[in-house]
Amino acid sequence: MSVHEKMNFETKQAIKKAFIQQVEEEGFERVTVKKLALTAQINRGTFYLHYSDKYDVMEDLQQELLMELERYVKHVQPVDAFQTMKMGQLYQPFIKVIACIKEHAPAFRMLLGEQESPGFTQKMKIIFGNHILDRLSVLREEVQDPEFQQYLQAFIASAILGVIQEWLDKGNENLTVEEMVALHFRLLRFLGNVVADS
Amino acid sequence: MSVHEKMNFETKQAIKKAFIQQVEEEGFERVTVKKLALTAQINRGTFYLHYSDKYDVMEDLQQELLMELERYVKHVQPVDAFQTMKMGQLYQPFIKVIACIKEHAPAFRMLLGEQESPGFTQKMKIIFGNHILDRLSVLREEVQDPEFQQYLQAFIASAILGVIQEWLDKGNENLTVEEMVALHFRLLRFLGNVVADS
DNA sequence: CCTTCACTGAACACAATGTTGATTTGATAA
DNA sequence: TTATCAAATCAACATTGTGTTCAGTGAAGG
Repeated sequence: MSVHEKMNFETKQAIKKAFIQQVEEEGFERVTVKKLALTAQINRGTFYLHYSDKYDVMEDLQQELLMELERYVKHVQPVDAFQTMKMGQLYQPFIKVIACIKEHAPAFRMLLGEQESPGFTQKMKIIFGNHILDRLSVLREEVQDPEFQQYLQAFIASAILGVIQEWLDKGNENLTVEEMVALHFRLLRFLGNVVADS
Repeated sequence: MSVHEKMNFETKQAIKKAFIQQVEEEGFERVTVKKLALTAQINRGTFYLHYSDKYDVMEDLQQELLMELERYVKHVQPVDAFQTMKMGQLYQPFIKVIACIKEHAPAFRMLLGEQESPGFTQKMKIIFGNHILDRLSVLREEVQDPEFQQYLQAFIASAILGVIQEWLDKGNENLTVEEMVALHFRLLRFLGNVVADS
């Protein structure tokens, strides 16, 4: 029984791998089930035993990544992060978030990069926004305004994601995971200084 | 020299309108030339007298919007903006940028929203990044580092765009153009304070 | 009145889709 | 060993969208 499940699993993995490859090469739009079956070296009919269509593959991949990412984002506490960074140290929970993205760099690059998948960026923003900013709201009364909080979440989450996208687009070998974490705080500090001075 | 040099302007407009509508409803992927011709109330063959395929329509729309947007973004000078806002006034050039987006809200919502067009977000970030941050680099030596500047551009441009996306997603009737401009500076100030205090 | 030209309508070959039914493969368990 | 059964194969099918072609229509204006 377990072997049957494993064969099943490997075929699905082959389809996903072929999918990532094809989206990177030609964009989601130009992916066809026919080509997927060809590169995954399976029969076209077999594809339909695993997925209903290419959207189904996309959703499967997104779920997989978002669930794992959320596991790490959960442990980020902005207040602790600021304090840790002020002492010149790297904040471990955030390191794990960036490391998770680096580990799955090809998939994240596909979903966030030039051939981005509609909606995935939004989903990532929501994860970042919900977890990181729920805790920041304790800090200041201004965030109690739900509308302001909503825009603040969009603001911060987009900024962080923008830096990650830039990192992935550049091939993500330019900066190590630790340098990326340091960069985020350097950017925040820089912005804080500019605002304070002007 | 094509037989059909002068073509009806209104037909192209009808195609674009149908295109925006269909992307909003079903996403770019599910747009078909057949359905476009149907909703634009033209013959399917007529479509091909104007555009080569649906990608062609998309590019036309993007060009149109990006060119107009850039006209306004050009005049934004961050140093002036900060000073104007410190005096409790609204910075006019930025108002014009937001007003431009509001004017073409359906199109921008289509290209930036849930069914976002791959690549359009990046193009907007580049416009924001190039124009707004070229001038900020005079302010501080830290920005002289080209790598830091690149990430700073991604950081700020993504943040601004994130707020605009949120605004559009909510139906963009919640806040007026002026309130949006004020919100951006409120967000910046808030972030500056949090960073300074921690 | 007749030309021009954007658009129509119908037909074409082609490609991908999603489904079906009959068949092969290979690991497991009696 | 052999029967079993899930997984994958193969071929065929109707359907839908594509991009192109070409003869024809009707309104504007020279």
